[in-house]
Amino acid sequence: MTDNINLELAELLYPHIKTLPEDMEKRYPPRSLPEGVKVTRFAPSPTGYVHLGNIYGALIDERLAHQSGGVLFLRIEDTDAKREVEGGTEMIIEMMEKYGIRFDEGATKDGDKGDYGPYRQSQRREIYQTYAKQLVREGKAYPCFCTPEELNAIREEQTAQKLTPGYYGKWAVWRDADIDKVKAELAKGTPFVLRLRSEGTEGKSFKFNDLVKGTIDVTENFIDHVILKSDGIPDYHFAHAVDDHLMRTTHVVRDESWLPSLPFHVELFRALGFKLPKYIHTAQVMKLDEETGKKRKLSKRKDPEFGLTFFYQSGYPVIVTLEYLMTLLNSNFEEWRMQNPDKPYTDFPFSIKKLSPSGCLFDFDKLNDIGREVISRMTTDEVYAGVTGWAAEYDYELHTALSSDPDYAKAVFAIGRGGKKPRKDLAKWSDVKPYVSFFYDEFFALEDKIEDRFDAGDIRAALERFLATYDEADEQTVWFDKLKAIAAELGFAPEVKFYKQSPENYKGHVGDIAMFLRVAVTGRLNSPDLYEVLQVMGQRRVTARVSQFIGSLS
RNA sequence: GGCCCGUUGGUCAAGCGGCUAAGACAUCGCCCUUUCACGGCGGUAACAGGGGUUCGAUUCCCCUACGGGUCACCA
Repeated sequence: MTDNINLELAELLYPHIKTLPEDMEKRYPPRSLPEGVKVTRFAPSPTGYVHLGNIYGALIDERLAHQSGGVLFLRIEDTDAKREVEGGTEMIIEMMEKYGIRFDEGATKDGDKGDYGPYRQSQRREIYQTYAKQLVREGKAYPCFCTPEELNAIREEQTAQKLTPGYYGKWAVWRDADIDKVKAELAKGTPFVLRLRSEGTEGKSFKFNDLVKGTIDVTENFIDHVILKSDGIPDYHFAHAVDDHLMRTTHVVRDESWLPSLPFHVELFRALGFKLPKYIHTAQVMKLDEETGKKRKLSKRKDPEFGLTFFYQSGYPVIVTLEYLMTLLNSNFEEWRMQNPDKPYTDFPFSIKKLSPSGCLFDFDKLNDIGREVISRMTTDEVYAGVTGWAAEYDYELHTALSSDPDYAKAVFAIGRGGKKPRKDLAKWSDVKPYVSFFYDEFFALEDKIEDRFDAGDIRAALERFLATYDEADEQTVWFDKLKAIAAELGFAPEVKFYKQSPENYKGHVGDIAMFLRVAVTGRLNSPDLYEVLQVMGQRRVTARVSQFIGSLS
């Protein structure tokens, strides 16, 4: 009897659905993949820019799939038209491509790729409703005609009574509603949502195994949650169950903030007769909130500086961001990286077991350190390509300067590069301009001053003598011997150690002479090796700079 | 508030019943050095608290505290 009512109700609710779950099973058969191969997915909703947390998860998905020889697909969770952002999907696809996350199937800019689509949830309505209809037939789901106002009233009442808020028990007014009442609402055209008829008991708990958290205690779901919204589109929960089943996902990687809804997912999978995938609930990347001084989850709305575009715009090479995330993901990555400085990060044996169950604070110091490390290992050409590529988009002035004379720019980047102990001045491409500015007349400025304790006459004399004797063809030792000679002539110690032995006998030492020259040429007290700098700049530039500086002395 | 997760130095973290409790970043000092950077050496700095279990707990159990998350027709 009840069975017949349910069959009738199913037809009433979804008359247009003619397909059955069996049809879907046939259309999306289990993948024929060897044992142990993983199928994962990156499933963002197109609600804005791509966030660091997104790529954090996507990287896990990618490594798991491709390291096992499996499949990674991109599924767009666009079930909420209200929150969808124009071009959001394209932005995601572009960013993922930029960050080297390669999808084997899923949504692409030119439609879908793969046999388990559509990969945009908004296009899977018939599939969801097929299962929804079946649940109604089996008496596992029912329509609810409550208005948002009514639901709010229920919630308020429950809160006032200090009860668990939610649609359950006596509050679930449509759970066992008479079929005639339902028909009446349907006839009036009242919008309705579909709810799962929960079998759970409040307070009853069970164990669940998560691949990151281990065995956790969860309490049974007992709330009749919505599974299809009034527009006939599912919410996250139902879509997750249906899609990850039909797309044959083996491992679901998601943020730990999903943990509280896990009990409902477990119930949903059971109601649908689906096998549960493995779950990997990852800890969150946090930041220190400046206002409260406390840690908190990265927020898309409040922390635009954690949007991927921010890192990109700031000039962090993609690989730097990825390597930093790898160190957060598997802490032994750093050790491996030291032993394998030249291998791609994809050679690293990524492990689920090493994923930390506790959240971490994003650390810019560490990111910068990795940036310096990575860039210092690049060749001159790689650096040149990286910087100009970045500058073309974000620093027109720099781009113009660098590309006006690529050989000169490369000579600049070659200073202190290569060998066992390369310089580590650059953590990101935006560090380049301040680092190289003095090589370019258009950026050059006197940034530092020579200390007052030095006599202007001595400085002038030293620089004039330098001009008189400088020859860019000189070997470094010859060049430095000339500086020593100038030092001696002016009463400065030609060797630093002489000066240290008896400072009272000298005005300074040869290092100070070099310092005069450094300030004159670079405008700074600090620079890379002065001889190399002079070599790169060439006699003409050097002479012009020094002359100009002498002129400014009086 | 209910429920869930977490808690080793400032940060990321090794550890998986017996260790002088690794390492990296940051920080400080020294050395190298014509400046800077690199590099080398060294220092400061941690098992949230209280109960158990045990011959022995950072490690296992319980409680408390703190931190985080979550309680929608959003994902």
